[in-house]
Amino acid sequence: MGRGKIEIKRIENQNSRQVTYTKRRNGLVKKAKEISVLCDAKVSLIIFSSSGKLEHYLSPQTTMVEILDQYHKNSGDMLWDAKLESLNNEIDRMKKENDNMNVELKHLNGVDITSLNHRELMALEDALDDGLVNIRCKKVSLINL
Amino acid sequence: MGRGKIEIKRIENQNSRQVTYTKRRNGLVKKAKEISVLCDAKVSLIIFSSSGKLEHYLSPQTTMVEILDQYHKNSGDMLWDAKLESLNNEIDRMKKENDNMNVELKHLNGVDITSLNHRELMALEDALDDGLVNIRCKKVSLINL
DNA sequence: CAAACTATCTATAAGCT
DNA sequence: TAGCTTATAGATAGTTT
Repeated sequence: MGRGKIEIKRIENQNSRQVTYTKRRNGLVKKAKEISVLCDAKVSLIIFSSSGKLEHYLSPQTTMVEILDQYHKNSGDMLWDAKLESLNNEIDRMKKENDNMNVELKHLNGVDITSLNHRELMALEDALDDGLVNIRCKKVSLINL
Repeated sequence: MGRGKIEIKRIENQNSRQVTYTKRRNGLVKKAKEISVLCDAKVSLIIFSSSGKLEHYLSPQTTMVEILDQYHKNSGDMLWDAKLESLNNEIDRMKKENDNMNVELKHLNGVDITSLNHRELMALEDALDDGLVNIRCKKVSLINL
């Protein structure tokens, strides 16, 4: 709609894409408002530009939670389950990371080192030595201030 | 757009409202597709007619969960129920714990200790010394086996 | 009644400032 | 670069079949 017809495919020119985005985003939100008023429809419209900026419209007569509830019921999509699963995965991942660091910390403090072999003990000793050297350097430089 | 201009207010005639709904809903979805393709935007559009029928469109390059995640981050709205909230809290808590351990590990290795004061350095030195003593005991006992 | 039609209104592509 | 302009494409209100 305009001075020329355009093909519906990604606009390569970054600037035109941005300009077109702004215009069409405004148009889309306007239309969403109109159908919501004219036809007494509940509309949720969420748009992220390619640069990640958010724009959204929600019919006044509803809430996001209600829309999602209805959407969930109607579509059969497992939105919440998927979300739960991804959160649980993240927690598991962090727990592992956490545990590993905990073990490392204990070892550095000389705790729970029964299971370590000679080679591992040597590595630990070196690490502690290095740490001590660094700390003592720092202490000396502080004292000399 | 049509044979006459119309005011943007609820269409009282049930039948015209339904007809207009169908036409405009199709138009809206088409526009959503177009901006998604033309401008590389992520769009989620959910529409419920006044009779409760669902229509929705989602950009191919994304998922509902991703859209909601981003929406949640950007809007600050509380979309999620208590369970999700508590999971998010747990993740935050673990992140902090993680960060703290990370800092501690670095300090024990003598890294990033610039900000520490004398007292803290002393404590660190003692910890390292203790660690070393433990390690060396262990080493000796291993050798004597 | 829904699907097609078409006159008219609206959105917007390209240009301009 | 962000607004304004304008010619034209597109959407659609009312009509017809």
